[in-house]
Amino acid sequence: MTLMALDGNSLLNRAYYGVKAPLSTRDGQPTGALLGFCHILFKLIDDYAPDGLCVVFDVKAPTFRHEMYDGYKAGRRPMPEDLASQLPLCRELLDALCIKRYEQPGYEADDLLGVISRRCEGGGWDCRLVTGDRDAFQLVGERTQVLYASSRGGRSEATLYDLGAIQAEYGLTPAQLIDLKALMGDASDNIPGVAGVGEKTALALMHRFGSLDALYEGYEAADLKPGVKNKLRNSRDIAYLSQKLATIDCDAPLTFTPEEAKRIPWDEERLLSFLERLEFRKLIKTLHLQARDAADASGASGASDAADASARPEAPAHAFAPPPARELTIGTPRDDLQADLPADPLADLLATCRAAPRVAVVCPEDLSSLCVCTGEETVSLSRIAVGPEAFEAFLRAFFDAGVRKIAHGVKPLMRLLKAEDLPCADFVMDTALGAYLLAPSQGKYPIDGVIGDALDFEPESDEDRAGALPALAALQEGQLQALGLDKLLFTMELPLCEVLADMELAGCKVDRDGLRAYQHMLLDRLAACEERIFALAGTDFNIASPKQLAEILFKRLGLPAAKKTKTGYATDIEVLQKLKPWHPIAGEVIEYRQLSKLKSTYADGLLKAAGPDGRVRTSFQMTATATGRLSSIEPNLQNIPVRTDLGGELRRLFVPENDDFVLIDADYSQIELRVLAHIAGDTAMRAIFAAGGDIHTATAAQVFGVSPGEVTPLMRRRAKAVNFGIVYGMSAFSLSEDIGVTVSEARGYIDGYLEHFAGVRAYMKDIVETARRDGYVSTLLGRRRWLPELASPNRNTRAFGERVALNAPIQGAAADIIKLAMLAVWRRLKAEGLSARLILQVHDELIVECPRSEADTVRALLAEEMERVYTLNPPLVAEAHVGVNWLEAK
DNA sequence: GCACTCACG
DNA sequence: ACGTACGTGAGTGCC
Repeated sequence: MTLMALDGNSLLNRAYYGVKAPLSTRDGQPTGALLGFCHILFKLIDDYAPDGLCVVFDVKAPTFRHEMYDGYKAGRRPMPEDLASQLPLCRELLDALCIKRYEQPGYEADDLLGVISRRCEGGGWDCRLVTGDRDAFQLVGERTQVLYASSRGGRSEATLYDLGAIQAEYGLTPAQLIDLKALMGDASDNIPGVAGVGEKTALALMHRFGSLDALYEGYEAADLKPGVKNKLRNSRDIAYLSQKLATIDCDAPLTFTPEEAKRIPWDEERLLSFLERLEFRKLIKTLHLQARDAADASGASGASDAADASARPEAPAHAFAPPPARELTIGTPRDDLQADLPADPLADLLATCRAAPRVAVVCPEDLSSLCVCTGEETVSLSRIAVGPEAFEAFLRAFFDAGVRKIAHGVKPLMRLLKAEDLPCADFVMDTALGAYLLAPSQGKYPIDGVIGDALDFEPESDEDRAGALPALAALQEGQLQALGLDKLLFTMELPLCEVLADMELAGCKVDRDGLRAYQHMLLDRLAACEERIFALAGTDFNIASPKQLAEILFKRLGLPAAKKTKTGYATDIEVLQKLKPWHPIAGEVIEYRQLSKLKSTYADGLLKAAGPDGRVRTSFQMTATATGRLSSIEPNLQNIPVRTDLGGELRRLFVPENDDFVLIDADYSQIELRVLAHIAGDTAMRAIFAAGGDIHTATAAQVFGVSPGEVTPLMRRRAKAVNFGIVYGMSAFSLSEDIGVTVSEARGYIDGYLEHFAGVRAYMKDIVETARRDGYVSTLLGRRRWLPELASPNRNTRAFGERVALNAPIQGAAADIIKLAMLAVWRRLKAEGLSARLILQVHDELIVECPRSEADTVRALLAEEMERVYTLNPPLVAEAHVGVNWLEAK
């Protein structure tokens, strides 16, 4: 017989931090952790089919460990409120499942697991402990194993630890793990351990001496580093205290026998009503709770329950079912309602749509048909079935004001409509944008996936999709409102759809003859470069293949390999730069790479992308980035070269429509650093911006303690790197790599920087703490990014989460601000009847195409609107320049 | 389809 | 003791 005992607190915790976006019921009760717990629980039952099952919990009360040591678990932050509120629900769930649960004041969940495992062993049972806490490993024995739950990137995994696995991982027995922890301590429980001894040293000592006692008997005489001996000598008492704290107490006075925890059937009725209350529709379905009559339930529920159950009103109150669908045709009206049919079914449908509070719409990319759902029913109609004129007329009326439309992906739909000269008014909800704001790190929001996740309904047709959108929209709106994201959606993202659709449709003119000339120039230079490389290598090979290049550089030419990639030797720019003094081939390869990038990605790419009118039309994606930025694809016009002269020449080839027009490029000056100074409230940084002048020079003057006039180009370059690095949450190591100084010099720069900018230092500390507490960070305008990484057991993942916590509010706020600016500029140009139009956005930069006659007006308008859309301290500053091409307008 | 490299803010 | 800056998209090679 096997008993499975779960650590409820630990698993709920894992589930809580594992969810990417929060889940809650309509009335706001958070449920994400509980659903995660359910998934774990049912998977365990499925996978292991244990004979007995129980769950243990911590109770909020001091334990014997607190009496022993004041500092025990000190400094641990309290459980977040939205997790705490799920604990009672978890107890309720277990009761409905008829699964035993245990808690005992004065004892921790680990101790209860200890008692349970020992009693099982005594009673001839095998025992599996399920927890996300490695402390339980000390309980492993012949009959006891630990299923260790870890979460990697949102997916939960479980690893089974038996005696062999513990030996393999630590080279120690379970009992020895206690002494190991006594030596190395445990930061999360605030167990001190021996000061200065970490995991490596502690493991080495345990392997050598076998136990804490043996260590303290023999260490003075042993051949150990004097420093280690000293540390052991000074911390003897603390080590033994730590040993006591780390030992799980297997003698808690708990009434428990494995027999009483034997599995019995769950209480179906109670379970169903509980899961319905929590709106766990998918789970209800998976467990076959709604379909199965309670009479089928074995044992626990008797005949009278069955009678009650059959008297219940229809079971699945929440399960989504699409409304009825019909196809609208002119030739074959519905015969069942023939008598009631109005003369024109299209006019009838239009009237229904206008009368409905909202109408969902789904259509293919060629606008050949349309599915609309009024909530009551779904109607599909196609150009073929109703005839082209009638269809066109319907589209014109339907997409105009008066029909309040819901769509999944409003911007691409608007682009389609505008391309056909159709109206595109009154879009009141976009469920793709809704899904994005609720979970911006997901990256993809396919309509079927979003519907499936939210409504537990798998659409198979456009009718199904349109039918599900009203319910999806309502669900999202509740969630958005609860998180304060509704304003962002309705006043920023949704209105931005039309701005972007206009920009995409306008496109940007490129000089195709110029591009072809540029292409040929590159081709000639590539051929020459290639010839030199083959000569230097002494053989022909494919320079574009990193594998072949590595073979030539590091084998044939015997150059020193600096770093490796997953699959072989790296040959990136950094490696090639280091090889430059060793061999002339390095410089040639660098040039080859630059030329071939410019040719294939930009010269060839842009020529391919340009339309017959010589204009290139990108798509701006609104839901691609986790921070709130836009992205640009097919082609990407947000990464056109500018940093090198040859690359910059490309921008000369981005031109206005003809000589009567100009381009205006307006960009924010240092928007991210200004946002940082604002949210950090850093006086020193604000003062620098207030004084005007160059931020990097001023920073250098402050950090190096010289007057701005004395700042050398080198000092400025380093200050600039620090300014950038701060925004990214850099380490001293990365800064040193970046600017080519030693790590300790780099550390000196960072320390000096944070001394001067104390507000920034405080912000960095604060934002990470806030993120850990809340599980998310937000921008000034309330955009959120969830950070499950911060709860990862992997330190690198956690460190990544911390850098993101630092950066996302800054990058995200800048993204919010320029979106506001785009709306303001677009509206103002329209209101003033100007024919200038926005054509591109590059994160902190807007590009407008404009008749020469409007140039001065529009240049001033752009800078003015960009600066005034949001009040920062220090204020926003934008500059706009006019030119005959993109390079000149910079 | 992934890995590598490199273009941008 | 260990890995090392945030956010993107595209072209090419190679399995």
